[in-house]
Amino acid sequence: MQRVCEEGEDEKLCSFSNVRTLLASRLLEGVPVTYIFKKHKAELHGFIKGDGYRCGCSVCDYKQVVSADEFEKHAGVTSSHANNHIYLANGKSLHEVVKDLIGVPLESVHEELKAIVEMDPNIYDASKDESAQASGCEVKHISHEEQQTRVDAMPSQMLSSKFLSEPRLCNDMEASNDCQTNSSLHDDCESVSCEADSTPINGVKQNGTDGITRQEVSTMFIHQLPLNLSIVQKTTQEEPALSTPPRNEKNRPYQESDQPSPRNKNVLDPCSLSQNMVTEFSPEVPKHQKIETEFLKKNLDVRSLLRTGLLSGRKVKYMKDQAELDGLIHDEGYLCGCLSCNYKKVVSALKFEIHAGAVSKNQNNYIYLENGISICALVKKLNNAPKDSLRELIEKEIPCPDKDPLSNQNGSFQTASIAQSKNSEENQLTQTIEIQIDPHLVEELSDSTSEGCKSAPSSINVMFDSPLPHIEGNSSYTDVNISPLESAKVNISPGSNIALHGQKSSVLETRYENRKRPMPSPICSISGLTPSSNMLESDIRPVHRMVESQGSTKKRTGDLHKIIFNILQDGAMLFYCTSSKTILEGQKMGNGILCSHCDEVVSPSTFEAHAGFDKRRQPYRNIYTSSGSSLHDLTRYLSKNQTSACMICGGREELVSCIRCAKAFHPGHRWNHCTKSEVSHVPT
DNA sequence: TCATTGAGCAAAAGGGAAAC
DNA sequence: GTTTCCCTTTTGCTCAATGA
Repeated sequence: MQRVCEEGEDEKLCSFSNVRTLLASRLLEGVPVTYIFKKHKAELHGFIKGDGYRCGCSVCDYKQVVSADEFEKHAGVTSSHANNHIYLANGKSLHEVVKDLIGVPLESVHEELKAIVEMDPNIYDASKDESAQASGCEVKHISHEEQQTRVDAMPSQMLSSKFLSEPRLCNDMEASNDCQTNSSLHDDCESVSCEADSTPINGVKQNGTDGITRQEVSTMFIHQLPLNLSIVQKTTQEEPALSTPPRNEKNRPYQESDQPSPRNKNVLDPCSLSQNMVTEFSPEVPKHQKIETEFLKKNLDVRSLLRTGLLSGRKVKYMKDQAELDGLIHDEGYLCGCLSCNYKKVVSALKFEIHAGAVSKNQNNYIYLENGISICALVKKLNNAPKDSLRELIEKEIPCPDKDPLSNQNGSFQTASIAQSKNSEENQLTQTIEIQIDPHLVEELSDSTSEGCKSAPSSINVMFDSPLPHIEGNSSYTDVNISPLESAKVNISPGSNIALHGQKSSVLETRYENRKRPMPSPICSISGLTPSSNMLESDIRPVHRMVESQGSTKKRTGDLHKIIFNILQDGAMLFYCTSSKTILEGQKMGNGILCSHCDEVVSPSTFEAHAGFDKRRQPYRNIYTSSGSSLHDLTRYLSKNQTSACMICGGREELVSCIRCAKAFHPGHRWNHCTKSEVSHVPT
């Protein structure tokens, strides 16, 4: 329900639905922020930069732009909501700013934001001073009237966000004679500069301590809001003026509205109601039974599932990277098996994770039941399953353990990143993973394990004797660590390769022949070894996916999105194409695409969905610019060599380049903050 | 054989409600 | 009012399947 307001639509309402859209508007570009977590006495200064924050920690030194979470981590704290702790100089968190702007008429957004940002600037005076000191800067406090005078004296074009990138403004950092920090800010040509040439800003002389402070810069920038306005609007027809759109409605894919989603298919079928559900609205009905009943009508969440008590007593294991911790489901929490708790203390999922020594955004993604399915995955599976008795479904998914869980705490545990097979027939198969292994290592393994191993073949078949779930992860390989002297303990991780690490330090690789082959359960044996020697304690834990060609851990960064939406100009035509046909047109707008289908600004993913290919999940490969380059290609070009392709359309011929920022573009597509005198022809 | 399409995953990020 | 917790959505990626 968002789109960029157009000129002349002042009567409409505008709002930022979240911090991301607020930052994407660039209205707060360059504004100083402070991460504050009082409880942990954490404080870190920075500046808003693009969709992130220019971090002022000792390592980043304002040279690096990081996400909110990273900014928080650099402050030495981990919370679940970083933007709740990132404050403007007036003491308002960004989250609060967004809230304050909800429902504000477009025509008032500038004033409202200005008021918010300027409100009570003394609240965080100490922070400001410390911020300045941290960057070796002297903060000069000036009156609001003085600020206004200076700002009013500026030409409008100098007050745009791009103005801040021009190397003509000196600020407090220059005054401190320490330009190191400032020069780093200038590195990408979009930050406050600190060059010796302190060109006056429309009459405001910038020299020494008379220069404009960072705070003033921010203030001046806010005064410029209308010139840089890219407001996300909420249309009045679809949303109440003063209400936040329901999250699930936001950016709702087109097809979801046109056809029922798998979840929506799970509507109440009166015929499916069992007799004992008739009392569902009776106040005497126990809580868990109510939840069970409601499950027939709507989907569960993790909390509801635990509340049913149907999983109470089930063994769970937290597994993420190297962190592991056993536990038991108890009530709505987990009976923690750490040394400290020793199954005597019920903790929340978050605490359970902390006790395991890990950190994640969704703890239940990493808390696995005995069958190897995570709590989250189980909830999804239950919600997607044909509606039936919740109890029966759970029993079907996770058969009751034979033994009292507490009596078998040290027993084997099925793998992380393993989900149950969607095909029950496949579950009944006993699978074999054939590991092509060096015969010499086999001999060595055999020698070190048992007599029976001496006849081991040149391949070792790892047999898995329990029902086999599918691989949940997309890894085609798995890591197997065999330590022959430790009873050939096998660790299988859903990583990229099966690697046997014998004590002789041989590393062998193999891969599943078929990716869809079910992932083995960890209770396994090695065929070719005698039964007495082959029952192995297995221990499966997730590992980072490895890229074979690079041999390094690949980690999603989100850089592609940032690059492409930072460099494309608003209004640039984009096309969703498939099979050389244009399916849908749109225009780049802010941090999204103005979709011609719905006339709203949507994410690339949603744009893809509007084109009818929501399941493809390849937006960047199928959204093209007017030059015929896909966004994926374009970002690749840009990330490799920024001067090899036009920053605006991705074209590669007849380019000119900016001598200052090194960005390239067609003469007609000049990067909006590069002046004519700064561009030169790029030899092809 | 190669390009395209389909499917699935992990990680990152943010929203909202509950708990403190 | 602040912090925690749980959940959903988005994005970038890989691999399998399919078809020319």
